[in-house]
Amino acid sequence: MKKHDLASTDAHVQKGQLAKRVSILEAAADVFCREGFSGASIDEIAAEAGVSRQTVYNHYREKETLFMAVIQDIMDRTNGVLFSILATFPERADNLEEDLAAFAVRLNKSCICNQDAKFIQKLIATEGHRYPHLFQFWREQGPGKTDRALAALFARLAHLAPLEIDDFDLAARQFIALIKADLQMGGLFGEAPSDAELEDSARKAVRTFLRAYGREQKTGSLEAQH
Amino acid sequence: MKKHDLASTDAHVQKGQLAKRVSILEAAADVFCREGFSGASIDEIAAEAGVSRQTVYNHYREKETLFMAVIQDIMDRTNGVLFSILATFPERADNLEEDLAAFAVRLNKSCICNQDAKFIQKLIATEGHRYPHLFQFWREQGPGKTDRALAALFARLAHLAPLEIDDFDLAARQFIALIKADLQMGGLFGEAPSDAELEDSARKAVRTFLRAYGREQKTGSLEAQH
DNA sequence: GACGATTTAGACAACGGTGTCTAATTTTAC
DNA sequence: GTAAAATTAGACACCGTTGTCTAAATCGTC
Repeated sequence: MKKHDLASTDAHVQKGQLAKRVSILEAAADVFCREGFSGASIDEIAAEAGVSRQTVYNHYREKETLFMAVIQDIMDRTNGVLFSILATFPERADNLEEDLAAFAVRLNKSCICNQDAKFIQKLIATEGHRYPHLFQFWREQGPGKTDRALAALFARLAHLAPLEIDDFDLAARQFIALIKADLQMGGLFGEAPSDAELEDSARKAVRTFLRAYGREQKTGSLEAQH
Repeated sequence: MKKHDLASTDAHVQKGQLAKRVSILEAAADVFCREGFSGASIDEIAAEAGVSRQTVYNHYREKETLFMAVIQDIMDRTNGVLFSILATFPERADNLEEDLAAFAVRLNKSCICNQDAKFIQKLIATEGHRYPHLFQFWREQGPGKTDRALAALFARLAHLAPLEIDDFDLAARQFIALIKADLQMGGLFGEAPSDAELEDSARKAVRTFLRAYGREQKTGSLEAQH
């Protein structure tokens, strides 16, 4: 009955309260991802969050509510990160291979290596059929938007660099596919590639991409007849 | 009630013992994949198999035994299919784009659209950490072997066709990545692409691949100076 | 038709998880 | 300091699942 007053709901809600909310959310993400929805127990989540079970029920009415909140939270975060990385897409044509490779490394680090992103992928695989609307939303707001944004970036780049792209959406999808080629499998097993591997893999992917879509020299070198 | 294919199930259900084994195995695959290990109940599996619960326990001592048997069975089947498709890799250089695209369609149909393959992928994501040895085995015998075999096939092809490949393993991985570029996402949601989409997607992937690795004409067209 | 093996339905105990409740304790706000 | 709010531990009823057991029904084969 005390929670009225101006600005009641936001900023100065007890920080203890908010800290616990976050703690629960993080622990729940961990456990849901590790055990799946049915495999995860509230007790386990509460323990990992350093909180009593009742507090969990206090913040989130039931297991499913908590699960939804976890998904929503992770989706927001990963989407934000993703678009901040898209903003670093190269804007000049000099050193294109170098710049694209560096961009690819950044993208891979946040899509393949990042815990949150892996959570989402796993949860989609396991619980997608149970909450189709939630994941449809993710698909449209996440990869859907990302692909289109990346396509636009390639379109702009094609003006500045010797690139011959007729279908920008296709090029964007293929770019993403190529830079993930070496890492997907390891990702399934939770293995984290080293920085050197990331670098190397991105470089090779970009080289192939530029060979396919570059307008001029192949491999940047001379060329012997066959 | 069973919408499954495979000659084994329908018609004469004599062979009671073996038929029931198969029936249980198929139902278990269905349910485990749909619900995950902890979400799947023996009762549900028994019902879907048209069998009493006790019969399930009779054939497979406990839930985990049944789970292992399912994995093993699916792994064997998918591996067999995969290698039979690898055997259809093009062996001539005339009509290369056409032949490679057709090969890609076959590969996609059995890797992305095929139920069994999706089961494995999903189960690896969900239960991989619980049975690492099992999935390590799959990784080595499945994708590991496939990639190497495909690399060898490309190596042979490079002798016959105007291809300039210096790293055959890389080329194989990139080929696979490209042909899956358009289908992965839909696959996560259980959507099945039409034959036309499969064709189109494969064609575009192969075109990019050949532009990157082909020795001569780019798109077979003219060329402007940059 | 008869016999042995298989399958079946149902009951059963043990277990673990969910979600509720209460009473005591701590934290936060004023 | 005090009062309100949040947190805690614990007990609780309820439900679903696992795996076992038994007695009846069915199947396969001779």
